[in-house]
Amino acid sequence: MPELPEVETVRRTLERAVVGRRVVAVELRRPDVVCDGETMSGAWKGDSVSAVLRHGKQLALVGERGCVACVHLGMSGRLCVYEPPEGETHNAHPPPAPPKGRGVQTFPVHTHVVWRFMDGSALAFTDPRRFGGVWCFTDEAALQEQRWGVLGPDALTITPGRLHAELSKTQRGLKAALLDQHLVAGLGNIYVDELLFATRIAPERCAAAVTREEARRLVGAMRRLLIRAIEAGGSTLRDYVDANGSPGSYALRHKVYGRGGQPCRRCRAVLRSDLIAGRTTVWCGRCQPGAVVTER
DNA sequence: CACCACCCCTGGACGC
DNA sequence: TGCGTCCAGGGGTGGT
Repeated sequence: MPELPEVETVRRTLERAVVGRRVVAVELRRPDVVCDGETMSGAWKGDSVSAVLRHGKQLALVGERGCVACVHLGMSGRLCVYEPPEGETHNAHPPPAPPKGRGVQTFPVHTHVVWRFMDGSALAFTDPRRFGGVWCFTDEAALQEQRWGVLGPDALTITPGRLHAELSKTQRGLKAALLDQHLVAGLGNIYVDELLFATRIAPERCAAAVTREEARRLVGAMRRLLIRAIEAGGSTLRDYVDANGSPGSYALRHKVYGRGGQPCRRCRAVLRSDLIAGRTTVWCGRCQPGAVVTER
């Protein structure tokens, strides 16, 4: 479920927690979730984390020597920081069940990669469903060229002009277009539904028919929505927690996502729910008039 | 190019 | 209580 606000929340938590820490070892517990893992283990040994970047839903740990580990959380991925077992934990919300004993940290099941730091702390990538993964690059340019460069602009920085230009190129429905990371990076099923409700546009509206004015409204609403969600620490439905193990509270503010069949918070009409672009989609037929779809 | 079904995978919800 | 079934979904692929 991590979309842009959840990933940005993890990035901020991680930035405070691991920048400046020196890596002593990288454990690949499930090498198949890591692309070029052996290279990474070697490259990271002895290096310090200098930055934590984000583009869309993806994160990247950057080392002082330049090597990069790009992490995609997928559906159920987590990046959590674990303090040394004997040390005091200053986290208000310690990560889920980190049993402490005999000076050795243990990690949750489905932990696939562990970065161990010189001070005894560790960063663990845990992902039960394994829709996520880690990709390693020798430098930031390679990350951009091979992975982030093929994505659209980040949803927080895309301009109305660019969004309008991208949408005008495709005859697909607007929901499908906004979910496409090659067009704009960072939106997923939750925030697209919320965004379309906020802007009162039907999910099946033809993307190419979106006007400049509507694109401007979409970008404005997108920023407000994402920024508010980041301020709330993201939306936690089931799996998502930040790098300290804290859940987000934005799910409480969802206007349509997960509310199919319930009354619209704006006009009280029953919210519709149907499969659009292969995703469960919830919208208000009265506030977001448009193409008629068969009800489920 | 667009759209679809299908796959990856696990755990939570729900029915019996 | 316990087991089976369905569902969630980001992203990739391969077929229509």
